[in-house]
Amino acid sequence: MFPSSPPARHPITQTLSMNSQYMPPAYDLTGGYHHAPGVGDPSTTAWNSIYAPREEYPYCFPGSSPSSAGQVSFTSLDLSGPPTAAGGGPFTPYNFISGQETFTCRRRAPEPIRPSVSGGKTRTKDKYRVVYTDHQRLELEKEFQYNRYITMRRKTELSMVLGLSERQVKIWFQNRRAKERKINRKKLQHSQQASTTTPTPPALGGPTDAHITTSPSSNILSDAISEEF
DNA sequence: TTGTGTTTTACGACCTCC
DNA sequence: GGAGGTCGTAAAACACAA
Repeated sequence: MFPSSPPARHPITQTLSMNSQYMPPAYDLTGGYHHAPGVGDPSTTAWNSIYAPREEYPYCFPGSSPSSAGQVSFTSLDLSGPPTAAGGGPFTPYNFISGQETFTCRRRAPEPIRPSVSGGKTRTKDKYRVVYTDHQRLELEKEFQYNRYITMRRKTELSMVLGLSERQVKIWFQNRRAKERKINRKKLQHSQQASTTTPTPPALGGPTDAHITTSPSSNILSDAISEEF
């Protein structure tokens, strides 16, 4: 089922040891709407201190622009670290302590409505789709950086923590992998174009799709997004 | 404003694996 | 057969230039 064995990770009980002093990661939000992922280090204390009750996550963070509420964006700058090894390898950790000033919000405050996915219809007239909160996306993104393929247990845990259905979590991961593949394809195209226009092939990188489908531990995402943006 | 392009949710079709 | 994978796509949400 999974391209590789998912790594052991901290139980949710540990990651949920809430810290009301949560400081958002040092995302560079200059990238506009783009939602490139940040990278968390599950092995650090920061990783264990970032979870907080949802009520404690403001939708505008320090540095917010008052004219643009809610939307959080991430850029490749956060992904330029060493290979993530998706399962415990070195990450470029969030700078939860000092990076808060760069964290802005650009999306409006989320609506309290949740799709009744379990009830069947999600594409209703009233609510074709919902926009996940920054907190939800952040947590999903962190999990994705930890492992490209979520385990059933983690899916259940995340769904409870984030107030999403398991189906929503599953589909988010599917969409997120699709996004990553799309980015990798773009990167591959760029590298191929570069190789045809220049006599020497690029020293770094290389075919990426094969990696991403066989090894979630690669750092392709970082490379791809770094190039993408 | 508005038009346009991009990103984000959500789904269906189809496939593989157990 | 069910669960979950990819792939393609619809439509909302959003950014941004004109």
